[in-house]
Amino acid sequence: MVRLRAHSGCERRTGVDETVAGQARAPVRGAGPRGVEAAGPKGTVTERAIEQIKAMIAEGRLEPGERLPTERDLAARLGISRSSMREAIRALTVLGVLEARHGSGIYVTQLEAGDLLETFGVVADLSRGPQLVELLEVRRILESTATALAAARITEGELAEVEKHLAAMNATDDPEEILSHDLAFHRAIVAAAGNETMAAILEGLSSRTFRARVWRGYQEEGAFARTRREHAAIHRALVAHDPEAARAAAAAHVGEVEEWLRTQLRG
Amino acid sequence: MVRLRAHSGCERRTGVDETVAGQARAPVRGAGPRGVEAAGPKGTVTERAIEQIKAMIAEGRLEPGERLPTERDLAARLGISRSSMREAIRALTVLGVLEARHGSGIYVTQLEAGDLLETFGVVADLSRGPQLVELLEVRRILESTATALAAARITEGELAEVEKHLAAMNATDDPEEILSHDLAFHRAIVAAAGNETMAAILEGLSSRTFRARVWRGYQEEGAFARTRREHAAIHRALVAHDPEAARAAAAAHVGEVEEWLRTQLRG
DNA sequence: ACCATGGAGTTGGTCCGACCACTACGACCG
DNA sequence: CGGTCGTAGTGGTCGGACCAACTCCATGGT
Repeated sequence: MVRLRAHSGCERRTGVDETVAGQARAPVRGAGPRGVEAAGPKGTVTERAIEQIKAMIAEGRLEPGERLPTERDLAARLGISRSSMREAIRALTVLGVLEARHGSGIYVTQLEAGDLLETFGVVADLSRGPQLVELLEVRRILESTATALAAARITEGELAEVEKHLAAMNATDDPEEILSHDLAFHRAIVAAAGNETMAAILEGLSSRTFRARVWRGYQEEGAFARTRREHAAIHRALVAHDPEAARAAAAAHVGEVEEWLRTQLRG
Repeated sequence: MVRLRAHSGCERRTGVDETVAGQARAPVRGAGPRGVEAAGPKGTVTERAIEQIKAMIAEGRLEPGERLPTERDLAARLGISRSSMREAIRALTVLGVLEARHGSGIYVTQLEAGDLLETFGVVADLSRGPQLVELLEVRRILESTATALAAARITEGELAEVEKHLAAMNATDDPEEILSHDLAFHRAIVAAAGNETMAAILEGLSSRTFRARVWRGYQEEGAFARTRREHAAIHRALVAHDPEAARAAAAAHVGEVEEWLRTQLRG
C-alpha cells in the first residue's frame, strides 16, 4: 500500500491553468441554491432543450419542413452550450422529428408516419424471447386488418404490383431474394389499405433484420411450401375482394410463424 | 426591408490562437483519401457509433441491465471523441435503449416493451390532421382486440380495478379527473389482455397530451353521456366474459371519436 | 444577355480540454 | 462495529477551435 495521497491542502486540480487566462467563470450559473431563477427545475439541460424544441413544433411555432435557427443561435437562445444543444438536436434527429443537412441547416421533417415511426424498427431489432411473440401478435392483428381493408379497396394497378412480387417469389430459390419479395408482397398489400400510419408501423414490425432472425429458423424447416400456399390464399381473397377471407388468410399466415416461435421458446 | 445582413469585412475569427502552442494536429485522422482504412464509409461518426452500440446489444455482447464502459473508454475504443460518443449515447437514451445514471455509469435498459415504446408518445403528440385519424384507426383496431382478449381472460381482481376507475369517472365533473380515470380505465383493461407490447403501444396512442387535444373538443359537445354509456357497455361485456361484445363495444367507442374527428377535418 | 466558375461566408460535424455535480467505495474515527 | 468523511471515478456542461459541405453571388468568359 503505497499510500501516496492525502497530504492535505493539496491543489488537486487547479494549478494547471495559467496557460490560458484564468477562467473568470465564477458566477456561471447555479450560483444560488436553485432559488427563484428562471431555469426549470427539470432534469438535464439537454432534456429541457429537447422538450422545448418539441413544444415549439407541437405549438405550431415551427411548421413541418421549416428551417430552425442555427445550432449556435439555438444554444444561445436557450442559454446552453452548443454541445448540449447538439445532443438535443441529435436526439430529435434519431426520433425522426428533425433533419440536419450539413452546410445548410436543420429542418423539421414533414412529420409524416414514415418519418416518426422509423424508430419502430429498433424495437423489433432489440426485442427477444417472449417479447418477439407479443410483437408478432400485434403484427397479426394489424396485418390481418390491413389485408382485409386492402381486399375491399385494392385497385387493378395495386393488385398487379402484388402479383409481381408473388410471381418473383415463386420463381427463385435464393432465400435472400425470397425474403425481399416476401417483404415487398406484404408491403404492397398494406399500402393498398390506405392507412400510412399503419403501414409505417408494420414496416417496422417486418424490418429486414427482424424477419431474418425469425424466418431463418422457420423456413429451414421446409415451410416454403406452406408459405406459398398461404400467400396464394391471401392473393385469392384480394382478387375476390373478400375482406373476411383476406383477414383470415393473413391472420393464419402470421399466426403460423407466431405459433412456431412459441414452440421454439418452450423447447 | 432593412436587410442588414452582410456587413462584409470584419475579422471574424482567426488570429486568436497563439495563446496556446500551435496545434500540431496535422495528421490527425482521415489523412488518407479514405482508402483501405478500417472506418466504414457510412454517415457521420455519431451514427456509426449508434449502430455499433446497437449491434453490441443485438449480438448479445451487452445484456439487458449490464453496465457499459465509460463514455471516455467507449469513445477511445471506437476512435471517436467523447462529444460524438455522448451524442450517440444520448440518442440511444431517448430511444429507451440506454439509461445514464449520473456519477454511476451507463446501463442497458431491460429492453422491455415499456422502455422501447415510450417514444411512441412523440408520434401521437406531433401528429396532426389526417394523421390523427389514421392513428385513431390503429388504436381502434388494437384496442378493440385487446378488449376482446381481456373479456376472455380478465380475473376478479383486474375487473375490480376496472370498476374502480369506472365508478370514479362517473362520480366527478372535473374534466381533468375524468380524463385521468378514463385513461386508467382503458389501461386496466388493456393490461388484462396480457400483451405488454400491445399495452405499451396503446399507452403511447392514448398519451395524455394526445387525448387532451382530441378529447377537449369532443367532450365539449356534450359527449359525456354517450361516453358513459359506451363505457358501461364495455364493462358489461367484460363481466359477461363475452369477447365479441367487448370487441364491438370498444371499436364503437373509439370509432365515435374517430368519426367526430373526421368531420372536424372536413368542416 | 446568359451561364459556368470560383471564392467567401454560413452552417453542421468533429475534436479537445477543462470543470462541475453526483455516486460509490473505502479509510478513518467514535 | 457502524457512521462519517474523503476521494476517486463517472456522467453533465461548457467553450473554443478546426474541418467539411453547402449557398450564394460576383466574376468572367461565351
